[in-house]
Amino acid sequence: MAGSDTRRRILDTALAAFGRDGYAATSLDALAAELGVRKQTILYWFPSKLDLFEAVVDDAAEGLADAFDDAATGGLTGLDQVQAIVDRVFRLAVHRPEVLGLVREVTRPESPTASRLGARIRPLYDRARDFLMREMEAGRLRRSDPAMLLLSLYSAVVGMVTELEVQRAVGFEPTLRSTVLRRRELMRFLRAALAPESTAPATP
Amino acid sequence: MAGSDTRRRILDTALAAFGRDGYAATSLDALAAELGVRKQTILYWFPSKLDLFEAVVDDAAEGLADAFDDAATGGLTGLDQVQAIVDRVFRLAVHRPEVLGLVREVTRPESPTASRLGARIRPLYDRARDFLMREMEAGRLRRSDPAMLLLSLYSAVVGMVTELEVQRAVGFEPTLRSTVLRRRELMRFLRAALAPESTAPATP
DNA sequence: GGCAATGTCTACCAACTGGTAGAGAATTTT
DNA sequence: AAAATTCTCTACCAGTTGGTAGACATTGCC
Repeated sequence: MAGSDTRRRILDTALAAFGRDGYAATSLDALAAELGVRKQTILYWFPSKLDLFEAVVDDAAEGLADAFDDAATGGLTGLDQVQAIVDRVFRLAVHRPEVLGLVREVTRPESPTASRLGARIRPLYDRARDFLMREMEAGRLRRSDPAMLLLSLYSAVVGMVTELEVQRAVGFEPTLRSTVLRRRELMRFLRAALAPESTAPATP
Repeated sequence: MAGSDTRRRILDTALAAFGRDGYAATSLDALAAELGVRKQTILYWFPSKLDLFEAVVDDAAEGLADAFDDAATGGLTGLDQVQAIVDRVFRLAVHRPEVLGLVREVTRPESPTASRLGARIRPLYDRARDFLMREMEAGRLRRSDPAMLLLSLYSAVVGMVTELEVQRAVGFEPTLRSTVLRRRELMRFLRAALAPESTAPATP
C-alpha cells in the first residue's frame, strides 16, 4: 500500500503549499517537484487541481475539529474552556501555520470553495455557539449575542495569530517570548470582554 | 491628457482586482478586459505586472494614511481618538472593501511585496505607537506594551472587518444592522481592554 | 507462470501567462 | 503644415498552466 501513503503525502504537501502561497499561486508542477514525483501522479490521486484543493480543505477541517474536540474534553467551563481553546489554536498556529494560512485563503469571498468551507465549518460553529449560550445561561460568561460574540472571538484569535506575518512585514522577527506575550495579551482582552458583569468599568 | 486618466483608472481597477482575487489570480488580460483596453496599454503605463502591483500598494497606503490623518485631526485623546479611528476604518471597509482585501493579500508572507509593505506602513505604525505611548503616559489609556497593543488592535479591527467574508462563508448575508452591531461589539471589546485600570474586574 | 489491478511514468496538447516590437492614431509643439 | 510627442493598438513569442492518452512497471492473486 505505498499508494495511499503517496496520497497522504500529497495532501500534506498541498496543504502547506496552498496555505503558504494560496490556491492560484500553487502550480501542480511545483507541488509535484516538491514531492519528488510527476504532476500526473497527483492527477491520478485527485482528478483535478480543484478536487485536490477541496480534499485538502476537508482534511484540514477534520484536523481543526479534532483539535477543538481535544480542547473540549477536559470538562472545563466558562473562561477556562475558552482559554483552553485559545491555547490549542495558538499551539496549532505555532507548529502548523499553514493550516491558518489555508483558513485565510479559503475565507476569501472569491475563493474557489468559499461556500464549501461553510458546510465544513458549520458543525464546529454550531457547537461553539451552543457552548456559549449554555455558559451565558449559567452566568459564567457575560450575556450577549452568541453568534456575534463567536465571530468576534474568531476574528480576535485568527487576527492575532496570522498577524505574526504582519509583524514580520513591519520588520521584526517574532520571538518565542513575543508569541507568549501576545497570547497573554489576547487572554486579557478576552477575559475583559467575556467575564460576567461583576464590576463594570465606568466609562462616562 | 486623457492618458493620466487611463493611469488612474488602471490603478483603481487593479486595486479592486488584486484586493478581491489576489495577485496571482489576477491576469493582465482579465484586467484589461475589465477596463475595456488592451493589455499592452497597461504595460505601457506600468512596465510589468509587479510594477503595477507596487504602484497599487503605494496608492492604497497613501489612501490609508489620509484616512488616518482625517480621523486624527480632531484633537481627540484616549479612547475617543481610538474610537474615531475605528469608525474611520469601518467606513473604509464598507465602501471600499478591496482596500482591506489588499492589506490582507499584502501581509501574506509570500506576497511579492511583503517587505515593501513594511516600508510603506512603517510611518503609520510609528505614529500610532507614539500616540499610544503619549496617552498611556498621560494616564488616559491602560498601561501596556504599546507595540504589542497596536498589533492587537490591528488584528482585532482587521479581523473583525474582513470577517464579514467569513460570515458569508458560514452562510448568512451580513446586513447593515449586523455591521453596526459588530462595530459596537468591537468598541466594547476595545474599551474593556484599553480603559485605564479603575476598577479591575475580579477573576479568581 | 499468467494475469489483472494498481500506481507512476513519458509524451503531448490547447489555452493562457507576462512581455516585446513596432505600426498607426491623436495631440501638441514648432 | 510639418514634426515630434504621447498614447493605444495589432501581431507575436516563449514559457507555464491544468489536463489527456497511453506506455511501462510493480504488486498480489490464481
